[in-house]
Amino acid sequence: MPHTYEYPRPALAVDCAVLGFDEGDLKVLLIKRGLEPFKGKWALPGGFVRLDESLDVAARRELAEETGLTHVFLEQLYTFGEVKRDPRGRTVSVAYFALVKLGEQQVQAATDAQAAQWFSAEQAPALAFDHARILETALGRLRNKVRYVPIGFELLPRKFTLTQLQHLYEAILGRALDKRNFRKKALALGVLEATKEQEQDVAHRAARLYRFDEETYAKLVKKGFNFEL
Amino acid sequence: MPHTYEYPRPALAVDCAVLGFDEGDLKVLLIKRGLEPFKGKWALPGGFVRLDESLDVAARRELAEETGLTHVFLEQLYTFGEVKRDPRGRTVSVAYFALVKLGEQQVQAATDAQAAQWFSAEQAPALAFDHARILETALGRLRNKVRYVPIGFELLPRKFTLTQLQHLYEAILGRALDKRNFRKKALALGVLEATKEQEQDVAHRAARLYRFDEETYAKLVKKGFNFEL
DNA sequence: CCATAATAGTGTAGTAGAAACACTAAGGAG
DNA sequence: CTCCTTAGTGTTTCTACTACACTATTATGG
Repeated sequence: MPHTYEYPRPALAVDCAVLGFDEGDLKVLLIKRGLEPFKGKWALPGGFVRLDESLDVAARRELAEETGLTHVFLEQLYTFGEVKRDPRGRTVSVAYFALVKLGEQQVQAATDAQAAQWFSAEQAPALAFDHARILETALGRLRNKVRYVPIGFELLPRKFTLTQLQHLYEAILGRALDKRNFRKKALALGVLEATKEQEQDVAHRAARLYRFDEETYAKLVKKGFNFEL
Repeated sequence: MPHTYEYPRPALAVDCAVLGFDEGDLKVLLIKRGLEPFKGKWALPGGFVRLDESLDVAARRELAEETGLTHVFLEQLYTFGEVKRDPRGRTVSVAYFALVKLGEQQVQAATDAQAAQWFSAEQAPALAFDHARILETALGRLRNKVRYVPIGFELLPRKFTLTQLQHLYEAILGRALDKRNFRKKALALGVLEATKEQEQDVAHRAARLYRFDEETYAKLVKKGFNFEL
């Protein structure tokens, strides 16, 4: 069946706000644009959607092409469709929100990106298009979501200490948390499994390493638990 | 500056999941399609985005054109972009979520809709395209959102009784609530203003009418209050 | 090897909010 | 004036959140 609708169409892009956590604060992954417009400026990785791929697939493809990242946590964020947001002409962008375990994969620029680099998310450089707004939206989503869903584990290595987890939450929420209360609550969720291992190469008492137990988590979700932390 | 990207583009549509509340349960506004594909089937109101209008504007325009509704609460919901979701060819749809105060406006079908009609949201008829999934997503958003934001007032007349409010929350959350606790909590929010009026034409003790005080609400939001109910 | 520095790890008491629960008040209908 | 229907109201119990300070362990450096 042919399309009966024959008006001109906006271009359709995907852009990814990729967040990581390191050295006590949130990072965002930016690429340096190799093409006009905004050539030489920092931007979120992204590109145009092809006819034969879904939006999710397009987002993963662009992310892999421009930064080398694969197998990251990815979900749709918001669709930005102001008329003048792209100087080339009408372009609608479906923004995605990605979380990566920093240190497990190296990023490498490719295709039309000159460079890919992590920046502090709170003080990123000026961005191309309306990407600053997309980034703001992503940080807001993270702040909200982390209160109800144990999503923070997507930002930590597979094994982590409770102090690392606490620092992550403090960075996301922007305020200090009480150590004893935090540990009590975190363990009470029932999705942290203590390993027999400890932190290595530290100049003080070594902390126990925990891992996030996805199986237990999945079971609890089915029972309707919610996971405020 | 010309577009450098010249691949074929998906068509871009908006669709609105319009929810209302009446007779103790949630309703959704559907239109009967006047054109192929799915001619004669029920669907969410929606249509294609024009080059000179933002997504929000497109959603309001289509809603007004097909159902006559204006000045409704409207926010973006999710963007649906599976490859095969439209038999005419690749079409991406930005879905919107609308809440209307039922009884304040009459709906009337127009343009390419043969009819516009309210249905029970939980047991709507079979829908065109992937609109059933969009409706599910909208109901989920409502259920979630209503727990943190006093959004329910968008679904009630300007003046309402506490019992009406409670029934609304019960319909959204799908469970019974305790009357005394509910009233205590609702009033404790500080955004309900008692009017001097009462319910009319009821065959029993008349209930006091309240109204939602948007000004107080705006002030409290600024102070960072949250509004679980 | 002893002292120091750094972070890990732990419990309790007080307070505030959530949940459970049943009767009296008011008004219209017959 | 009786009955039916819904409005409106407090208290107690239990649970969850908050505030708060010391001991334990390990590496380092004198």
